[in-house]
Amino acid sequence: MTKPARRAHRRVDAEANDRALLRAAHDVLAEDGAHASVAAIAARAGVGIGTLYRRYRTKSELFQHLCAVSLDQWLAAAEDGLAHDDPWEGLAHYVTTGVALGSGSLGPIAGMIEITEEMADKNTRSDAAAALLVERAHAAGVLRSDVTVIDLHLLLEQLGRSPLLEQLGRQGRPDLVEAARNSRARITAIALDGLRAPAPRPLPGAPPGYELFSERWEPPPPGT
Amino acid sequence: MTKPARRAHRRVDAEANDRALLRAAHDVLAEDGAHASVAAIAARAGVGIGTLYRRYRTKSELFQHLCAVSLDQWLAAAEDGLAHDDPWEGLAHYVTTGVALGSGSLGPIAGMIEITEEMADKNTRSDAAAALLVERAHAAGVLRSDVTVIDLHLLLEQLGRSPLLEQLGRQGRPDLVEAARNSRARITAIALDGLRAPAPRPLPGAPPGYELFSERWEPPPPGT
DNA sequence: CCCTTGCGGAGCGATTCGCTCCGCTATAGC
DNA sequence: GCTATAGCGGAGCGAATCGCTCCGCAAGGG
Repeated sequence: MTKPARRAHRRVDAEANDRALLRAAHDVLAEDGAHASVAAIAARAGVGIGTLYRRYRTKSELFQHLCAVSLDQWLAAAEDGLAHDDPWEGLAHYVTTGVALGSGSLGPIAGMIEITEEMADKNTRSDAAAALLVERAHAAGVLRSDVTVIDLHLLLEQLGRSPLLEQLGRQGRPDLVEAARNSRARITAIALDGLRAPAPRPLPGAPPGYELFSERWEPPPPGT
Repeated sequence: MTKPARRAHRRVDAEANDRALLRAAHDVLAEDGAHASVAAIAARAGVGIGTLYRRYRTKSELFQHLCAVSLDQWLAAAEDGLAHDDPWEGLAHYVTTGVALGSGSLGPIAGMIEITEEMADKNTRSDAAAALLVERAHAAGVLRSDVTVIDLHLLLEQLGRSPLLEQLGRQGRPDLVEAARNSRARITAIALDGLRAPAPRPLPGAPPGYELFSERWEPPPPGT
């Protein structure tokens, strides 16, 4: 295209609308789970259904984009953590930032969208950065020795969704959201203290295997 | 009725069927959230829809019974914890047992069922027992001093639902369930170590208020 | 042997879904 | 101020799914 710019009528609003749509999709997904409907997402974003469908050709495409953005945020959180000089501070930044992302809400769309090569690549790089963070912390002796990077992943997945926040949203109580966020920050701090070396007693059972991660994003078998 | 007992044709199966129904309701609720359908529950329990509807007059009634059973289990867990002589062991028992109950899956039915007086009473007694557990642990100096009973409640709510287990169930991978349970036990152990006194650093923000608990089980406002 | 009793699941009306399509509003160029 | 038009909102479509009813059938008791 040689045309430098095709002026839109409301170019200023468009970008804000897009962010609102993604945020709305995330929130509705958290509150309604797999039951989330496009109508609810559009309403939450304050736009019409038509506006949503001009931006994304299908519901899956919206969710796919949402996933891609989330992967970007995770990668950034891990790289920011590595940028810290102190190994523990870097790990703590990764944990607190990742929890605050709240991407556990994206769980219900596993198997509903196609994973592009670009997304898989971002995921790989993100995992590698997280592994580096854990290795560095282990080497510095600040992370309890019996915790693996997979333990950390599953911990983040566990803390990445907030039943309290989801229910408050479902009941329309934005006045309590701030208190709920603070509560989750306290819980995250408790978990971080539990991760700190030295460990008072060893973790139970065997370290979790990698098989808990592979095949996690493939569609479920037809018989359901 | 003066008749002492009306013999059923399959009285032995009936009790097993009832347990299977409750377990199935719990599992399907965990996997499908509010979207859970009676057909899916009956299929999971291995019974017909008619069988389910002869036992419970409506879907809400089934969920209500499920909640009542869960409340019983929580109360038992708290009282078992108090039965321990060691304050820390008692608290740890309460936490690990409560997490394993997995009652976080019941979240989606908040506001869908009527809370009977009996259920409210059980809830009150359960809360009182949990408060006693926390007080005792504080008095013994084994629980970090800046954590409140509400922190503990919210922590249990956070750990009481397992995204990993839910997704595995959705994908029909029972072979990985044991590993997933073990992983959650490890995460619970990490959290317990984070709860142990002395605390390496104080928890962020103000202690959560009781308002995060009141009104939590009332139906959402009509405008949604 | 028949009769009672609990069981499974097809099917009902109602609801909700993803998505299309069209009338309307708000702006750009003149 | 006027017209042309790009972007917007939401009514409404067919399809799918929901909670629930009801009836034909299998499984023991007398």
